[in-house]
Amino acid sequence: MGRPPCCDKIGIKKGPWTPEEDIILVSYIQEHGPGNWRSVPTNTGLMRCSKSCRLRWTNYLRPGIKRGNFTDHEEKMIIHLQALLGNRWAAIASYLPQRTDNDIKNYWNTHLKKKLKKMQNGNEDDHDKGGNSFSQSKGQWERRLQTDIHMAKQALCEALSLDKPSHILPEITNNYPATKATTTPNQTSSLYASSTENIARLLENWMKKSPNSGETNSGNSFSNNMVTTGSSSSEGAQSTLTCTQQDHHALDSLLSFKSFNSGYSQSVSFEENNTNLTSADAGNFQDESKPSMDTQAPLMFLEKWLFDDGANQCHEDLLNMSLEESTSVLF
DNA sequence: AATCGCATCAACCGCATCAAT
DNA sequence: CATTGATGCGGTTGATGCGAT
Repeated sequence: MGRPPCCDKIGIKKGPWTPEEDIILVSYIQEHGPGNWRSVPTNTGLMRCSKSCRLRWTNYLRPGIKRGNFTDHEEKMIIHLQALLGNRWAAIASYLPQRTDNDIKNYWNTHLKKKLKKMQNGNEDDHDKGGNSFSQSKGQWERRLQTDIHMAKQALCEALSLDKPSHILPEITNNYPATKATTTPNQTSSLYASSTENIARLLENWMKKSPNSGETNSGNSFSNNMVTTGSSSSEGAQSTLTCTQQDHHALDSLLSFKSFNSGYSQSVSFEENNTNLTSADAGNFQDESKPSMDTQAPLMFLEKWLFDDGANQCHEDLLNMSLEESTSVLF
């Protein structure tokens, strides 16, 4: 007996989401939080399958999503991370918390792939002259590891709120007036406002396109709804959850790296460091389902390591790697 | 103005993984 | 241990927009 489909295919709507559907989905998630996607279509009356609801939320409606052009910095991050991790878009996205895996994947396939191929063609001659392939790949591997450490440090840095407290601790008590949605995207600590922006922009476009632009009831009522419910603490908690999950994902990379790297001599030795875990933020990670001993000990080392190291070199080191170095392993 | 080709990106599909039973 | 169901992930598709001819 085969596994039944995740949803009843009959009567399931496909294709682009309408603003009305978005509103229904966002309202429902505001009330119940993300998760238990199977119940979403049933409880909301949306004629969408649960997967579609989840995807719409994670890729478009979720708070804190940054859309639009990728910055040079983001672009370089993606290139380097792709060289490090391959097409593991979710893992790459965990290093760019404001971008979705789908966004990064699309950007890679439409922009970066071509860009790198172009560059690679330009460097083909140099490659043919390559020397000892083993030592070369080993060097690249070492550099990958080094870069991964730096990336994980950055993620942990943010997770422990050393430099950006607001990133992980949303201002739950703040109220966001409707006008907040029109503020500049650069304003921090406004994860919910960011979501409001998404919806507001969406509605704005919809109202422009809609022939019944006179009937703005849905838009207005939605806007009001966002104002009243947007300041709720549940949303703040939800944002925390999102950030924590993402940061933890990045941390997982390092933790897995540690075990992977156990037999390999590295410039940084986790075992040499020993300190007590005092940070409440770090303790948050223990709420995850993994056994606490598995994460606590490495976290202690990492925290000590971070405090000791202080300087934020990861960006520099990572970005100072030439694009050629990074992309040479791709082709 | 028409249409053709290409680029972009939201959404879908199928498989993998994990947890519950 | 096997089965089932929910969720996550990566590859792919298709609708749409836009520039070139």
